[in-house]
Amino acid sequence: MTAPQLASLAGLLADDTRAAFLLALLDGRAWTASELAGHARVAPATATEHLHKLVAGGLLTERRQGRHRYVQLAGPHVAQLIEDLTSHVEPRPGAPRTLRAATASAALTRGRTCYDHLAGKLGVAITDALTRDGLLTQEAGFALTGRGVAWLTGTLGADLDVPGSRRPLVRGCLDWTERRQHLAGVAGARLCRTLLDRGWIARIGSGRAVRVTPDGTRGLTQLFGDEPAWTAFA
Amino acid sequence: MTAPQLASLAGLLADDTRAAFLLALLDGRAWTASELAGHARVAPATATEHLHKLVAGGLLTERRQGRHRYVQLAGPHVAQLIEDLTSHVEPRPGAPRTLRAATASAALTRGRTCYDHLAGKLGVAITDALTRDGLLTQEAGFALTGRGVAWLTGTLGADLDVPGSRRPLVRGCLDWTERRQHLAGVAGARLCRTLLDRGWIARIGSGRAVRVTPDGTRGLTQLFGDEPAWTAFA
DNA sequence: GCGACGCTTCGGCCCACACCGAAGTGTCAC
DNA sequence: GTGACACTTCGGTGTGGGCCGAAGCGTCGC
Repeated sequence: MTAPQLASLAGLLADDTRAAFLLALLDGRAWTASELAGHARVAPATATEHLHKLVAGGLLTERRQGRHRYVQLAGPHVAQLIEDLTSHVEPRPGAPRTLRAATASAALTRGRTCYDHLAGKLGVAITDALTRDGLLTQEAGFALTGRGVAWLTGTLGADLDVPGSRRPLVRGCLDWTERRQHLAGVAGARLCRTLLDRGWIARIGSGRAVRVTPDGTRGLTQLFGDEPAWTAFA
Repeated sequence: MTAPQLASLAGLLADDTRAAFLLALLDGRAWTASELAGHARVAPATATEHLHKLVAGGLLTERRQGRHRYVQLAGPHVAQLIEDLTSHVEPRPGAPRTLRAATASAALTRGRTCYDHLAGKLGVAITDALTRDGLLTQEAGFALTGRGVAWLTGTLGADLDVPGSRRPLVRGCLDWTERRQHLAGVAGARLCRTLLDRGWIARIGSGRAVRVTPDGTRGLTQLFGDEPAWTAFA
């Protein structure tokens, strides 16, 4: 590990436009170059340059498809890298200025995806419920209990077996709105995927925010009992 | 979390000189401004500028003492931030060029401190021994077992109780030479401190490298049995 | 074929910032 | 006091890189 290596990696993140790209891509989906350019309000030529750097730096992967260039985060490790950094940012400074921004901000606070798992009040509440019910322990690090493994594979029908993966089964992820740990890692991803597949949660618009559906309110209440995170806005 | 916030945090690390400062400070000690300037081969004036930025950015704390300015990492969270980033760097490119560099590099590979805990072959070997003996489990995340907690507080006499600390008790830290997880967090720091206090390990010169002392070889062998990491160079 | 569209390349502008030398401030030793 | 030393401030230089507009290239739809 040398200083120039560290500096050049950090340099990839040390630009407002590239940072905006990466935060947008945290939703785990593939974006086109022009979507990102529009999102960050820069010219297409500028977006091209940044995408080249991010791909060359190994943070993004690209897929050419017709006249589109789709990019997405190169993997969970990149998402974790960005999360790591964001969790070191000071508590947020000011309140949203417009009603539209306030609504969007509130939706993100209630529930959202964090690359491939759940975050926000929803993510934290589910993590708390899992812990309370003895499926997850946080006593000494984050770990699934035996019952927790059985519950995820049985009751929820999630497949936790990812042969050859170096990704940890569970991992805590610090939430930047709640300032609390919530479930990430393979188990967090599978849980999120299962809830989406079952229609218990749904994406709001095209961003990272998610809402709990009526089905989800019923299902989560049956599993974990009443919790404001999934009953308040039913 | 906004893009400019992320970018400005990353910007603090995105400079060769500042990165060299931070990597040097990873040994957990306080350095003077001129020591860092010499280490990174820049003029004192340049070092002053960089230190201002790092302190203002909350990554370093400073202590004025006489005509010296001592700086050190602002806490374990900063060390973790740097570790997180370094673990995303590609496997190293080239071999050391000089005998002196090769010797220093080999010493670092054998054993070193990583801010406040042990890394290198030594750190990984101790983590493996703890796991093998059922004191630490890595089955679903890193966690101490009940026996592990008792062992650390009893046999080793380490104090694990840090009231009010938000720092996790145990945490895995990815090693950049071994590419393996090893024990970090409060428990890792206490273990390292205990071994240093007992004289089982000693720092080599003024850097991060540590060696196992003859006492350490005896003690570690008695605790964990024969392992090359503490018997090979006895 | 044609135009519309997504992306890329090129050239040039401009600003941020890393760097240093020189001069200034404060501290220590004598 | 005096000089040595650690650090800071200031002014100036140079360059890396972010940005854009214009032009070029490939793909799509008709």
